[in-house]
Amino acid sequence: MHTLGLRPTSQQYLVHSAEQLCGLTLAEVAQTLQVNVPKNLRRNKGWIGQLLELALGASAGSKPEQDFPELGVELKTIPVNDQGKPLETTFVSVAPLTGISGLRWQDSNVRNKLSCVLWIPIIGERHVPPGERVIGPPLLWHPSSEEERLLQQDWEEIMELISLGHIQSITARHGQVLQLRPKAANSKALTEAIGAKGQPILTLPRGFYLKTNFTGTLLAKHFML
DNA sequence: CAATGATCATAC
DNA sequence: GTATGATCATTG
Repeated sequence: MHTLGLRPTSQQYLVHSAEQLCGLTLAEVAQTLQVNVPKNLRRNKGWIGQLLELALGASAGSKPEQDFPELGVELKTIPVNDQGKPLETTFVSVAPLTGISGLRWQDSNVRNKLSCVLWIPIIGERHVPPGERVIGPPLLWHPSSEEERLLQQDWEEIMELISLGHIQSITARHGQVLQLRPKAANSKALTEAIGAKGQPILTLPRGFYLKTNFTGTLLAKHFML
C-alpha cells in the first residue's frame, strides 16, 4: 500500500503494485487516496477505472494513448462475479468511420491497445455497492496467436462493412469475440460515416467491445494455472 | 437473465 | 464532437 500512486518504472513493478492491491476493497483504496466513494455507479460509470489508474500511477487525462506508454501497457478493470466470470463487455476503443481505406489490423487502435493489457478483476455483482467490491488477482496479458487471429478476423469483417457503407446494418451480433456498439453521450450524438452509396452520412459514434465469453475465457486460463 | 443498444461524467 | 473511464436499462 505504501507505493500507491507512484509511477511504475517497469512492468514487473507495475504487476507487483497490482498484486499488493489484491484482496482490498475499493473503499479501502479510496480512503488511502482520499477519494469519495459513490453509493452506486449510475452517474459514475468510470469511477472504478479511474480509482485504479490513480492507485497504480497511470497517466491521467484524456490522451489517446496507453495508460503506461513507457511500459507499453493498457490498464483495464473488469467487473466479475465471485467465480471470476465477467459481468460486462469491455470497451476497447472508438471505431474509425471515415478515412479508413487501406487501414490494416496491424496498425489498428484495437490491436495496439490489446497487445498488452493489465487486467484488474473487480469482484462484485451489480447490486454490491462500489466501496464493498473487492480487487482480484491481476493478469498481465498478451493475446495468444489464436486469440489474436479471432480478434483480427472480427475486426477485418467489421471494418470492411464500415468501408463498404454498411455501418447501419452492423449490430452487436457481428463478430465472435469483438463487437461494434454505440459509444456516445446519447442517441442524439452524431458523427460522419460512409453511406450505402459512398456518400457521407451522419450516424451514432461506435466503439469496439470485447464480448464477455472472450474475456471470461482469458481470465479463466489464468485462474486455472 | 444475458445481451444489445443507450447512456453518464469529465477534459479539451 | 472526440477521447478518457465504463455501466445502465431495456429487450428478447
